[in-house]
Amino acid sequence: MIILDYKDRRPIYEQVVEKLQELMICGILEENSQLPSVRTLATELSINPNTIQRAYAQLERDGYIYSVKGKGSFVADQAVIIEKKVWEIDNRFHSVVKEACMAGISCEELHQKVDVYYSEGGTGV
Amino acid sequence: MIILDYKDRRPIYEQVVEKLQELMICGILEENSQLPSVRTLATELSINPNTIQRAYAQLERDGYIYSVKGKGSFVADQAVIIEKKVWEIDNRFHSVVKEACMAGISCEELHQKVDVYYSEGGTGV
Amino acid sequence: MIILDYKDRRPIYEQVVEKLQELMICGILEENSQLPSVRTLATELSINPNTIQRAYAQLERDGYIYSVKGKGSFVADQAVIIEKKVWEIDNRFHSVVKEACMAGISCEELHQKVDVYYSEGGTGV
Amino acid sequence: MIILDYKDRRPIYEQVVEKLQELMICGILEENSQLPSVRTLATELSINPNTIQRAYAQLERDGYIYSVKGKGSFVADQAVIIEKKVWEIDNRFHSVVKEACMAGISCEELHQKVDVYYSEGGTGV
DNA sequence: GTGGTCTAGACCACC
DNA sequence: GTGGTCTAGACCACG
Repeated sequence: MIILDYKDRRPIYEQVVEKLQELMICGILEENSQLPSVRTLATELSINPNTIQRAYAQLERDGYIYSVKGKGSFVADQAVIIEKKVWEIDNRFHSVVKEACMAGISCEELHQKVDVYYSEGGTGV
Repeated sequence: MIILDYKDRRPIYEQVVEKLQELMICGILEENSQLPSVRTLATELSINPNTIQRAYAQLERDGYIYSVKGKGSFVADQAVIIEKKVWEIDNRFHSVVKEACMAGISCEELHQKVDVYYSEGGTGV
Repeated sequence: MIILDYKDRRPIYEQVVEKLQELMICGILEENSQLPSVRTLATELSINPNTIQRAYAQLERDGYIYSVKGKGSFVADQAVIIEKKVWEIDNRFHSVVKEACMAGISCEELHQKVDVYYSEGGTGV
Repeated sequence: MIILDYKDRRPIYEQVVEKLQELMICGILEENSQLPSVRTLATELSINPNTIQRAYAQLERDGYIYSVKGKGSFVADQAVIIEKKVWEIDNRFHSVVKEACMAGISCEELHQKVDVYYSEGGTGV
């Protein structure tokens, strides 16, 4: 389900974090369901378990998952997940709109872009 | 004019690049005007000249400035600068709208955000 | 495999870039194969790691290689490499033919030169 | 007659050298005719006389002009000039054809390019 | 004086 | 171990 891009400049653990977040937001990973173990996912992606460990740690730190010692890692409540993601998106949206304003892009143009890009939906990459 | 954030995880030279781009887009640094010399800006920010040199190199590579050995570095034509920035903003806008869509944020909500954030203009950080 | 010419006025890092490009085009460095590490190549050529780092950075910027922190640097897809090189050669070819025309060299002469120089192939310098 | 491009990365004196070479090859500057004095050309182009001095020195070193103390600088015999230019072009042609061969460009393709680019003649930049 | 390159040595993030 | 960033100090080419 997760495909790593070694040509991507970003660190592997960050790619893993992002992919898992997407799966949680889309609902493919349901709330309170168990995530694959660190070692399982590591061998599945043929990468170092340390890398997965780090990804899980960051996800837990950010509230996307919770770990139970001796049992495993589980997806947090979707409400929490969505809330976090929305907050992060809102920040980026704020930032990019502000910069667009400074760069002289008109407000109407942005509204048009919203419609165009939104209609593309989640299609493609 | 430029304030560095050492807590920021991004490299110093990248922060310098970004700040200078902003100053050029806002028109504070006018086209074909001379930038501070590598050494001057380095001492002003209390960092190593090499770091500034790297920032200037990247800005030149990306077409924001042009450097002449023995003379100094100069701001490129603003048309070019704006064009590059608009392209970059459009990319980010596309990406964030797509993710907003996936996260279940409605199109109307985005339109509202555009109006709100746009009206804030270039004020503050 | 790489020999530096210190009498050459061009910077060291540029010579390294050019040599590596040649090795990639000739197929001696195969696509997706790992390049020598920054430190290894630096000690091998008895130059500073920073200089190699700079060469690698430029190669990555131009799409010839991709680097992964903690793993190493790798040769990009050969299709991409060839495409870039062909474009660069075409530019130089255009320029030199134009100048030859201005200098009074006849078109027939150029055709003869093409045959002669082409038949020499990739032999020696 | 000479227009300098400060956005060009090459040093000014090199641009001056190249422009003067062109004027001599095209015959606009006739053989044995006198070149403008260092100071005259410097003020005309509003640059430092040192820069012109350097350009003239290189042209003399390469045999394009000869200087007579107390009289000025003069254009060399056009036969000599053409010969030098042809030699330089031949070198570049050799180099680019060799690289084209290594990059897998076919001999026929090069012949086609010769015809196309040659027919463009000295038009445009 | 300017930008550009190189060296030497250090530290960080990542795997 | 890897690539990437930063510092300190030197030298060169250019104007």
